[in-house]
Amino acid sequence: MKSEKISELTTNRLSVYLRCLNDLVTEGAKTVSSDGLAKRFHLNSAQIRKDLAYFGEFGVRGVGYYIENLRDQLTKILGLEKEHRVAIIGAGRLGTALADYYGFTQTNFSVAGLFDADSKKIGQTIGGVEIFDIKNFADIAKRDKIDVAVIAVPAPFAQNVLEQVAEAGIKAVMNFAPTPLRVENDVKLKTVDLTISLESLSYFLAQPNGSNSKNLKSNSNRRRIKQVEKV
Amino acid sequence: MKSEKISELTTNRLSVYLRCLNDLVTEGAKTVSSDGLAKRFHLNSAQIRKDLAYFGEFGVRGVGYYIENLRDQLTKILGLEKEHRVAIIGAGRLGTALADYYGFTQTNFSVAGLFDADSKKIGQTIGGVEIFDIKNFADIAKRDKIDVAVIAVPAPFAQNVLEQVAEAGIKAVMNFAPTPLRVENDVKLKTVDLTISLESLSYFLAQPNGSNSKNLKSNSNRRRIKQVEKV
DNA sequence: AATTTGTGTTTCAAGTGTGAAACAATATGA
DNA sequence: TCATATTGTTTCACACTTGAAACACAAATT
Repeated sequence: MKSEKISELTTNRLSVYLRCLNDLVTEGAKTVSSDGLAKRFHLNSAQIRKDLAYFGEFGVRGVGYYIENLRDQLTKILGLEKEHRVAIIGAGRLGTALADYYGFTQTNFSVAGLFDADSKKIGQTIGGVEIFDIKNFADIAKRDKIDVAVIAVPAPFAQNVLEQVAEAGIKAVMNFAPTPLRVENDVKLKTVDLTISLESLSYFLAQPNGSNSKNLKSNSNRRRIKQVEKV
Repeated sequence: MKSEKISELTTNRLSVYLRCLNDLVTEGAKTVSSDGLAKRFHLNSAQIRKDLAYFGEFGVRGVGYYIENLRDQLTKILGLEKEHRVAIIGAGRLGTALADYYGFTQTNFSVAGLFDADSKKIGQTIGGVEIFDIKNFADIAKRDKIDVAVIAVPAPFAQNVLEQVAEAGIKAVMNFAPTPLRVENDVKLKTVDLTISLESLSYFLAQPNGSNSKNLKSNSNRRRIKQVEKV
């Protein structure tokens, strides 16, 4: 099955375009060219046209794109015309913070509930969001039409939680636990690893010349490292 | 200047290796082979050896890697042997959540302070972290040896904040504001866009067949889209 | 009707990352 | 001493993404 696959980089850009279009709508503009869009990012116009052309012909030759129309099209393509219900698993610091954060953004994502295994937490309400027992996840997910799960539990529990969530029929999962997870490929898993991001920054700070490390590999250095090993 | 550049993907993997090595140390193992490490992730062993070889010869032929030694080496390479002081700009929901979150992880990153422009917030303490006036950022950064900044302000203010932070000499910035930012290239900027991540999940849900979109581009469909445009 | 603008689309080159394979070098153990 | 294990390193092919260029085509303007 040789299907034209849309890369994630492309859909990420669509997301950026959409955000920009929303700004343009509030600015009151009517049309925008691929070149006009390109200048807002650091992309070239051909890239933008290519991205959009994957999904249809939205532009008008000689004119550009009708902003509101393109916005609506992208909204549909990204599946943002209907509301998504999000479950956050793990009512610890990160989980509750995310519940608080997502709950108040003016997006199409609304937090349906927090889930935890700790009986002390179950039944509490944090920022208007109730904490449920993870054991009841499947039922509540069905009842509340939850379609997105966010994993915010400690790393050792993440795989188990992911399996429970997948078992309940959730097809889109965002993982904040700092550990690689495995999942059937009909489930989309997106891991955001804040630790890796921070450590990557740390690496940059540790390499003042901007990640030139050839010197570390020089012979003298290698030998020195070698000797240390022998100790 | 043709310096051997280490890709960010490589340093990200180093971060993952390090995490794994820490686990192995607590498990009490002494050595591990590249093959043994590879099985823990979904990588092949050559990749791991290649990644490590950028920085020196850490392994022992016929034996593998001495776990504690490799852990120490990676810790140094990633610059994690010394503590990093983090400033979080924006004492809103996300900022305070991150302060709370980072403050309690057992990493080498500690939160030095929150910064905001809202005079009502300044002087308050949240989870043991004081909120300072962003105007005093440069002084406090110097005093407290802050070397990492986290931007958690609304998108329209992010660029301005970034410039202030860079002006104060900060070389590593993590941005949570959903907007692209520009910065001198002696500053390392890492943007984590949770909105894009969520919308990318939404796209997946909207394309049930797993991102096969060739049908969207079929002629009949194109014509239909075209007609809608004409309305 | 001619010109201009800007999309839709194709093509090619370049850069990057991955995977697999191969092999010399070296440490361990029998 | 010899066999075995495993690293360090190179090489090649493959896939993916981007960038740039080119051009037909359609719409708007004059």
